[in-house]
Amino acid sequence: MNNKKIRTRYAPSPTGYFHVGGLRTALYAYLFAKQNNGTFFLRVEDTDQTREVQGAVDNLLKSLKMVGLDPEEGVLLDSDGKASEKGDFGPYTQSQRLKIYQKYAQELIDKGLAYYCFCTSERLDEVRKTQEANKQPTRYDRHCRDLSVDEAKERIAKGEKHVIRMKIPDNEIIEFEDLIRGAVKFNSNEIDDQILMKSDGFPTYHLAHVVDDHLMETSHIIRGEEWLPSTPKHLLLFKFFGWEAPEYAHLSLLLNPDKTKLSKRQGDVAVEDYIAKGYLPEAIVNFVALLGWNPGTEQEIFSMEELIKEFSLEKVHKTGAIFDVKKLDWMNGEYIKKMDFGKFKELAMPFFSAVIASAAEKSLSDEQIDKILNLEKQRIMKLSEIGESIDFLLSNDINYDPQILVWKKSDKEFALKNLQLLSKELKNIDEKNWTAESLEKVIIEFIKNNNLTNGEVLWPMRVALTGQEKSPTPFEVADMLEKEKSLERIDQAIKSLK
RNA sequence: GCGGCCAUCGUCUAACGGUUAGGACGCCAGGUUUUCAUCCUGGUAAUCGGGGUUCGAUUCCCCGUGGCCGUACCA
Repeated sequence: MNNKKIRTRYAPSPTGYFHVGGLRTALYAYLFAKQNNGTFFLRVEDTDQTREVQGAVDNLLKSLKMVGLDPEEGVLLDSDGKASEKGDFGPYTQSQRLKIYQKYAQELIDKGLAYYCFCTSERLDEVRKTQEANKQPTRYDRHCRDLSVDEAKERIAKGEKHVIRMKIPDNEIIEFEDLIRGAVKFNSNEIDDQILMKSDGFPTYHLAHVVDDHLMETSHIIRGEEWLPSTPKHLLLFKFFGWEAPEYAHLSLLLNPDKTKLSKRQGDVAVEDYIAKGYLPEAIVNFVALLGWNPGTEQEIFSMEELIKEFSLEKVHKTGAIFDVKKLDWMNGEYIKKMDFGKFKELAMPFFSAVIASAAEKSLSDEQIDKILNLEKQRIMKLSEIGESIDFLLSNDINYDPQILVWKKSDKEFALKNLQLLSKELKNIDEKNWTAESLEKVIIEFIKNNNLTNGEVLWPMRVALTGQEKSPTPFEVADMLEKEKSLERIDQAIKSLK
């Protein structure tokens, strides 16, 4: 270990949305930097022009901010919410660093550690097919490796398309200590003469990673496991340049329920999708943090501060973890229950308003909204569930099978009779006293006086008011519906039973 | 095919080589509740297989099996 300042980075390609796997990678890199008083920065890896997606960077930055993982350096959101760059190691966008990569590629050519290659993709395809047919490892056959530099220069001058490849040494053991996996060993014979510079003048990931992370003084590379097999190439490059290599930590992948790499086909993978569904950023972060890591205690709920304090790379799992939405649901519900009402209301209103707007009903009073939200807060697991269960409050026509008005331990006539009695009783209640609390008092009293049981009265009442088998208590519902509408619905129910 | 990584309940995971293999989610049952949810109580369920090493392996080693990743002018 050395005493260099800790610097970690998240280095996404702007190819679309912010993947939850990316979130975990970014989170671990962030936590590691923060707990070591280090710097977490963001670099945009846009070296594949064919895959670029408009607006992807902005989108990513916004999502990152939403989950509380703002980079402090590199590409970030400025005070106007626009993407900009900050820091002493810029530019932090790879497409703006082309000259730098070209210079270093040239250095490798000059040192005889890289070479120009003029092979067409057609030839490459053929070579690969032959190798496959012969059940041989598929690798570049080094056709251009021994071309003289002069000859190569000549062909380039003539305008021939070319790439620059790395000269991988023969039979060299490349061993390194991964922070998560321990010792990992490769033989250079297994490694391809990797392309470093593409024919369009852009670098491949491999060159860009080594050059940038050296120049940007990254101390720890925290990245996905899919990079593990390329790490020897990167180590070789550091050696070629005479640079000290950073520490590596390769994270296992997040998996679909069928254990394949987490993908769009089997559910949501974008952080923004989860937010849109009403998962709280804190819960998402908490949940993802625990996928493949835990401090060894039985604590499940962690704030960002606690994560920063407790996190350790050494305790990160080597095994891929399945992204199980059921547990996320539970965790999200925990966060919702614990949240203070004001904040909950603020977050819930967009979901709530959507429902209200779609109902052809007068808007609810502030007081009514608070009542509803307060009730829902204890019941839902994600914000999008708000409204799903309150249609009956907003709509005038509630359609349901009159059969369900009858409690399981009762019969139709009895339900009818009790509703009629109840209706009469409720009509006498003053509107001033039409609150959940006093309704409960009056109705329980009424039940006792008539020698009835709770179920015999309250079940039909609740169903009459909601049309549903599952709902909050009839007192709360009546309170929210107010007197006139409540009585209307009860009378409607009575008619339907006749 | 070749290379690498990995392997504890269905899922996320805990266990200096010595535990009745623990917790959480889910599920099931019971209690509370007019119902659902909440809440409380209890239950279900795991060390991939085979060899070693050891007085003793979930733990260390080897082999096998399985899964995953890589094998692109994608990252």
